[in-house]
Amino acid sequence: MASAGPNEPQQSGEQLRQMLPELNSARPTIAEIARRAGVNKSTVSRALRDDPSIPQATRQRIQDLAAQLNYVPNASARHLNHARTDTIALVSRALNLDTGAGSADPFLVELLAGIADEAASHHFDVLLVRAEEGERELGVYQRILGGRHADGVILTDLRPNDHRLAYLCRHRYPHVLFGRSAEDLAEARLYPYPWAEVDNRSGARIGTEHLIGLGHRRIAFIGGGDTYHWERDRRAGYREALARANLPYDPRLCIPSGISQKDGYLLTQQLLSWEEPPTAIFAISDVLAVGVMRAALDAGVQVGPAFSVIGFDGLGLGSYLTPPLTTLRQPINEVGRILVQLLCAVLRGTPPEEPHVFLQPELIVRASTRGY
Amino acid sequence: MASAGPNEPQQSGEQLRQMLPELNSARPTIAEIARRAGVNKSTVSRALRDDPSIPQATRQRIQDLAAQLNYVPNASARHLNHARTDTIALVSRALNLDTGAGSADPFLVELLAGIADEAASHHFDVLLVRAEEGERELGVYQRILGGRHADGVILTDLRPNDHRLAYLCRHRYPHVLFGRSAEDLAEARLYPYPWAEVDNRSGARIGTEHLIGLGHRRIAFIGGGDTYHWERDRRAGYREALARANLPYDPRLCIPSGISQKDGYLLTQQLLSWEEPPTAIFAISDVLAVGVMRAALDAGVQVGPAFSVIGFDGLGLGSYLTPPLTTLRQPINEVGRILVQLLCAVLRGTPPEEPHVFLQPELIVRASTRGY
DNA sequence: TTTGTCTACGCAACCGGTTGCGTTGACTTA
DNA sequence: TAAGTCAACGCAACCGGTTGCGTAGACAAA
Repeated sequence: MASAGPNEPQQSGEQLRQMLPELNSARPTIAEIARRAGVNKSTVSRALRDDPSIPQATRQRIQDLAAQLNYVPNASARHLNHARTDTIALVSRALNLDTGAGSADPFLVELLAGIADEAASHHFDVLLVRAEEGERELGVYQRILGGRHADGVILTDLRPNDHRLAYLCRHRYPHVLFGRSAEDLAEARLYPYPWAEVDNRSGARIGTEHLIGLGHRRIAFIGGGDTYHWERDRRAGYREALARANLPYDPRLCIPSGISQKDGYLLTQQLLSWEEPPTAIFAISDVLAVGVMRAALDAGVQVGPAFSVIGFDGLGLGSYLTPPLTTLRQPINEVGRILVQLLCAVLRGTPPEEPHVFLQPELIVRASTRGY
Repeated sequence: MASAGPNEPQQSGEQLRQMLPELNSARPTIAEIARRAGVNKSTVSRALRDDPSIPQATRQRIQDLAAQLNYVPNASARHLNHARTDTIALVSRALNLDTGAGSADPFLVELLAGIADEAASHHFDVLLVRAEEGERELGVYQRILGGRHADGVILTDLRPNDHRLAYLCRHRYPHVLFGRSAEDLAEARLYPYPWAEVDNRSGARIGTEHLIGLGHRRIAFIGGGDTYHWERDRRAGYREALARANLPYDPRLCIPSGISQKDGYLLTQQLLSWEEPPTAIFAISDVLAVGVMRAALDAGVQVGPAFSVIGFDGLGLGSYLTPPLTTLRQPINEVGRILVQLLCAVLRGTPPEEPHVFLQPELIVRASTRGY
């Protein structure tokens, strides 16, 4: 699998080994600067922070010296003092290679972009942590927050009765939720940490109503299990739309699934083999919808007004599918930004008056429901 | 945009403000445990690390006490001692919202998954940092590595004469490269840090040869600028294949572009409007290929043997496109893992004998070149 | 009983900054 | 000239662990 590179391998390996001892060369400490400047550590510390109690001339001299020596303050030392790390963590299960997914979720990148951007402007670092499952799930949070690797954490993929949330609340570990807090938890009611969420239920309802408005009566809903709030809420929205339109709810049309394209593909294949297949499919995510559309195409079913497909998320990809995918767009970047703002506010000790942000998804109608 | 959540907003905002003072409650330090156990700090420290100089019984007693108090050692304090942070950083420009991209790059998630997974098994944290551009570009590395936010960094999107690489080498900042090191840099020759790379040139050559083998003679190459190694190498592979097959190189067929689906779409539209359009298109990435195929479809051109499209990357998405996309698969997860292994080896002071890993991409032929 | 050995643990310095408070010396005021 | 003021900076403790070294006490050997 791995083969030798172009340059002589042994030599470079050896070369690298020899240079390693120099690794820690020349990262000056505040004491070193003090020595060179002929002042005390404390004076240097103050000068570098532009403390007015140090005369301008001295300040300048010390700052120049520091710059010249490429001085950068040691983060650990600072963190230890301040009992803050200026770091927030994102724990995500989308990073787990093992668990099903297989296909990388573009959703995470968009969220990360928003988070990284906003965090940078607040001078915060972002720690990326893969979620563990089962027994070890809480251990991750204990390690990160108890051990002060980060000051707070962004929690995603909330579940009903989420024991991670209960744990964070009980320990007063600062956090924000992507997804509304489970009001079913006493801890969450007692410690109402902020959350931001896109209205999954309304989104799914609006999407389903769109399909109903096109005349569809047999609408399948493919997606998700019973685990996460977002999937339950979207399913609830679907059922709500049916109810409002006085359409019967047929449990056989509401099909649980995994979250990959493949799941969408296989389940759609199955649906289309029915005697009386549905005339429209609501896929719980755009990723899933990709598989749905592919299956339809493979079965020779043309996606459009007669057989409609709608997704959820509004990934950039959607408009380039065949046909372009109708979807509910979530402002994912925006959510990332807001989550960081909320968390930073909590960490600053000034939580926002209104700690709950509820965003509306936007229906984007494309050819997969409308036709060309 | 933001609207009030379901529960009374003011109340919960206020409630949160009141609980904040408790934030730092009950995170015991080693001194606290020592006090309760009636021993010295040092004894606790040793007991917790299972130092054999502490008798088993005492060790157990202290460990039980620590567990009972939910003790987790403070990372900053430990880092300060060890002059290590057990953290690696990934700096990526794919996180930048501003710069063009717009569409989230699924590539990054796959890389991140590999990195996060491997880092966890080495007990390393992963810091995610968005790249800056221009003047401030190097400042990011100075802050992260000079300030010891992380022990080492994974560098991506290498450029010829990359001054980031020169900077890291000059300061002996531990790093690994995704992409081969620029041998054009004296610093990189002197300090041969590890790298891992997928053979972009061979991949593009093989892909192009595949097209040539299908009988194509006018093959366009859409993609990339002149900035990054990976795009230059892929283009070089394309030209190499042409040369080997004694086909003329037509500069008009080799079209620079951005990296988004939209770029692929627009440029393909243009190509197809030519009097004598190419019969095949090599898109420099799968993401770009998505746009290419969409444009072909919109122009009524059927993608397949007569008009072939090939991508590069092997994203999971490819097999669900219409038609499924022929591509060069990169083992992205694998690359992530290897990069972490290499970096950890450097940080441990035991760089691998063979610090250069060169992976071969795999040609995956699907209907976009072969037809159904 | 004295000397020696070894076990079990304490003391204190240290990592690299930060910060409260004290001290020095120049200068002003009585 | 003595007392008071204030600017400029030093001293040392502190954050929370880690670690080299020293020592008290138990026990065995002489």
